[in-house]
Amino acid sequence: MAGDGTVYEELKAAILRGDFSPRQRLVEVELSEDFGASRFQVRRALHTLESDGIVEHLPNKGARIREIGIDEAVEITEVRMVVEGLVAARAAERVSDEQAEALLDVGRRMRAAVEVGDVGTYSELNGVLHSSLRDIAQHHKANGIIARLHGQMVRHQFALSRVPGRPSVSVVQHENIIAAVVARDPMAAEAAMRAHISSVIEALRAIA
Amino acid sequence: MAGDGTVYEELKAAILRGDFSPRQRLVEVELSEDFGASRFQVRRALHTLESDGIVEHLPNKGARIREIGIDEAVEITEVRMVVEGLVAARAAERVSDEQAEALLDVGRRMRAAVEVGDVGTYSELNGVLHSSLRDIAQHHKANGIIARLHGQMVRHQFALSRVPGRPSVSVVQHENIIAAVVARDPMAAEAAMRAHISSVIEALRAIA
DNA sequence: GCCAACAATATTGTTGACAATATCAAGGCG
DNA sequence: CGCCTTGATATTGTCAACAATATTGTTGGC
Repeated sequence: MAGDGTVYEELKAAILRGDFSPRQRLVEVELSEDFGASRFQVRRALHTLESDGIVEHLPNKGARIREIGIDEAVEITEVRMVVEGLVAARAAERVSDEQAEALLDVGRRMRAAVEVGDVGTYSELNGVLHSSLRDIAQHHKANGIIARLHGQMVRHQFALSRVPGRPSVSVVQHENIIAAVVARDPMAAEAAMRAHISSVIEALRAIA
Repeated sequence: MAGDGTVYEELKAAILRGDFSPRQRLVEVELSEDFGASRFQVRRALHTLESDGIVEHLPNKGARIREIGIDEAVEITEVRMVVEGLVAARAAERVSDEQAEALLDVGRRMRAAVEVGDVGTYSELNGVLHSSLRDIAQHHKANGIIARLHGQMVRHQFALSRVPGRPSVSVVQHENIIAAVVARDPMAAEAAMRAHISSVIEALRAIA
């Protein structure tokens, strides 16, 4: 029914929402029925998801959800570390006064959430902070790569958010990032971002 | 006729070779005749090339070679800078004695090529050096991203190699990278790589 | 009861035809 | 003369049917 390219969006959203489990087969006709789309459109969506690194395609055996192990998750996060470092540095160069104030506000709300123990809000603010930095940096290429990598990390991202005690550690790192960006200090901003994501990598390894 | 996925390889090679000019339309039937493939296969290849960032696809208007301006080329190279920095650091951690010797040999041949003024050989050795580092680092995710970015840069890469006087500058930078990797110093290797690619960015800006 | 050969089914891969859309050319009107 | 309308052509978008391949189930032999 839907002639748009929405099949891709919907299917991707469903996968990111966790509707499918790793290595689960994605049968074309099933999906086309579920989404009310033609097999043709499902096929194209699967192909795009494959180059997003979310789905893998085995010849003559169809598509399945790619399983991303700890090793690969670490690699992804390592790349994310340096690219988000670039974004942070660039944000420090370009941030406006209003944007700086907004960042400080996010920082304050993060600390408040941690003190109350509101993990959900903290996790949400975490996403807001990182995406705000991307908005400020306006580095199209970096943003695209980060988005792609993020899509591959959803499952581990979820696991990470459940590690107890992490918020109280990372809130300080986030404050350091914000302080450096607000101070218009690119080098410090990059260093702070890398320190932060570096600790995420350690937490990832600790899960395994 | 070719039932393989070789259409993608061939078409990509043709584009990278420079057989098409930026913004040139890629008509499906033309390509299918040229490559002796079906329109179906061409279509899939175009879709993949689109997610490679080499081709852009306008709805109902088909595919064309993406034109990458200086601004975007700079962005690409900025990302490449940090990701190759990561690769260099990792290479310094993992390099074996034989690999170290091979790197030193590449360095010597680079200097020799520069002194003789053999630009072609120098450019080739440049590629060998960077790809050797990727082989040593074994960072699958970083390597993939670098390859993707490289594909988008071919045209500018060519322009860069023609800038007179660049080899004599960059050969020193390359020697610094090699020295740091051979010394097993990750931080120095990353710094050297970033310094090198940073100067590439300056050269890029200078072209415009 | 277990294994191999083979048939039945399910699923992906491909094709050619057709529909939808855009591009271009020519003619008519102001 | 310029410009809009209209028709002709080129090109992409979609589909449904078919071919190729993999998976599953079944039968027969031992």
